[in-house]
Amino acid sequence: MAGAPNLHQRIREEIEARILSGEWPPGTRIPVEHELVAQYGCSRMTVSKALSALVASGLILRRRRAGSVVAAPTQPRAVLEIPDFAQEAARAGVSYRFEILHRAVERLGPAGARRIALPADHEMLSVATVHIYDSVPVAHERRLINLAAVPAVLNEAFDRIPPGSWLLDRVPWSGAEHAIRAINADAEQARRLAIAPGAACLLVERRTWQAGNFITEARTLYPGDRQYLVGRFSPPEGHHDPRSR
Amino acid sequence: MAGAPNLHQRIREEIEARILSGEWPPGTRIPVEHELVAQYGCSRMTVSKALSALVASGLILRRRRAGSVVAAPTQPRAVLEIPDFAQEAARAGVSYRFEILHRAVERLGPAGARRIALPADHEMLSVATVHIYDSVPVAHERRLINLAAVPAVLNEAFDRIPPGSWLLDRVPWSGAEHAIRAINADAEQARRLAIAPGAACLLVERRTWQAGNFITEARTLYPGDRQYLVGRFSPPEGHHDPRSR
DNA sequence: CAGTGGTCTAGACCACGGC
DNA sequence: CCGTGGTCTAGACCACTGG
Repeated sequence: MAGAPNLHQRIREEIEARILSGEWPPGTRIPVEHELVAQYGCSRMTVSKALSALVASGLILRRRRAGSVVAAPTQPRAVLEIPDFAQEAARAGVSYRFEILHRAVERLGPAGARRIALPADHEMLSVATVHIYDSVPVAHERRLINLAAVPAVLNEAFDRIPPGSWLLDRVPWSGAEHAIRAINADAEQARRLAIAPGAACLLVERRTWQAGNFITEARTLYPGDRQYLVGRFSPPEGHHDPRSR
Repeated sequence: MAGAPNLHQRIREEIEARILSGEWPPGTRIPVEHELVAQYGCSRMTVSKALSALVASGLILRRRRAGSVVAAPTQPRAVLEIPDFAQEAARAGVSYRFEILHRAVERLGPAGARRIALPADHEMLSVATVHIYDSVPVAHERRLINLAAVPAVLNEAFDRIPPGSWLLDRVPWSGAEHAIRAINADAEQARRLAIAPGAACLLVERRTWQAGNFITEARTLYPGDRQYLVGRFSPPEGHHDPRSR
């Protein structure tokens, strides 16, 4: 990978690359400190610094005696909480179901190529979903999934798990971008969401990457009167114990 | 100050407290490593670990020879970029001005007390602003500022700098919360923003705290067709807080 | 109990950059 | 130049916890 001037950064980058590439999936045991010390011919302190940085970024978990393991991919980290619909419904105590309105392998096309840095003839799986709480539609989602990056998605029927949750569970991401707009619902959107035509809706476009490779784009439409987004940040806050989570 | 079990965390917390309390404002020189070594009776490595964590969380800057200084309060850290209107206009090459529509000291009231953890009779400075690019209104902002936390705001006329930029420049924040909604503009909002009644708008509510004390709430209304919000994240890289979480 | 990480020490050499 | 931070070493003791 990138040649880092510092040894601890180099160690960190090499482990990070193995995790992000999928070579070391979640749960994989990472070499213990003394093995890395031997491998890099450095002191334990240097290895410790590299591993501590990986802990801070949430990529690995460390426990005494048990060693270090690759962490499961996390939710977008308290940054802009795009709800996992099933989880959110469970917390709110309402029923959740979803419907797949459309599913097809499509080429990206010129408009998509403008939004995403990929050629217009690149093949994507396109899925349209409606998310429903207690018989009320709460969101409509049009999603593109990069078949080159996630070929396994072709074997998934999405009969139990919606595409968003399926991807979150399986594919770690290293970069994400949101665009949030307000639009008036057109006739078709209003029909799908059971709202009045012209009602204000939130349109959230979210694109995620893994190590520079485009993974997926979701364009989610929320009725303005039923949903809103919340983000919380605390840069240097919290007198809290160091290792929680 | 919380008694931390580790020395490097205790050092970090004590410096952090001085910065967040305002005792060490931005630009203040921090004791050099060997001074902290003497003060805490520890090795240089331990001091270095504490200061590195403060660098990672963006609270201080370190330069060789020049020493370490308290960093200026940063923009919301590439998390959800709420534009600074003047900066954004300058980048886009359009003219910027703003108008103060209303300014008064008011009590919070019951509705405000529900949103903010303060008593209903707490005194706030209330300011309403319209932001204008090239004669086109792009946002309407209603802001409450906690007079107990920022008494100096009473002496500011906001004739050159709008309230949001003024606060960003002066008051560091340690916590923030956003709520983002889509609403249809009512008649008065439409008039202020020169849009059609019923047009979809983004309503962004943003509340910020400093060390547990409420600072300000801004409720900003953007015409949906003129503005949108962008957020970018990269979990394993970038600014991270190695301690909490 | 023994292996693992968490913390810390008392040095060292080097790179940068203000004076 | 020389004070500063950046990195690294080769140890040490301790705390936790799985087998």
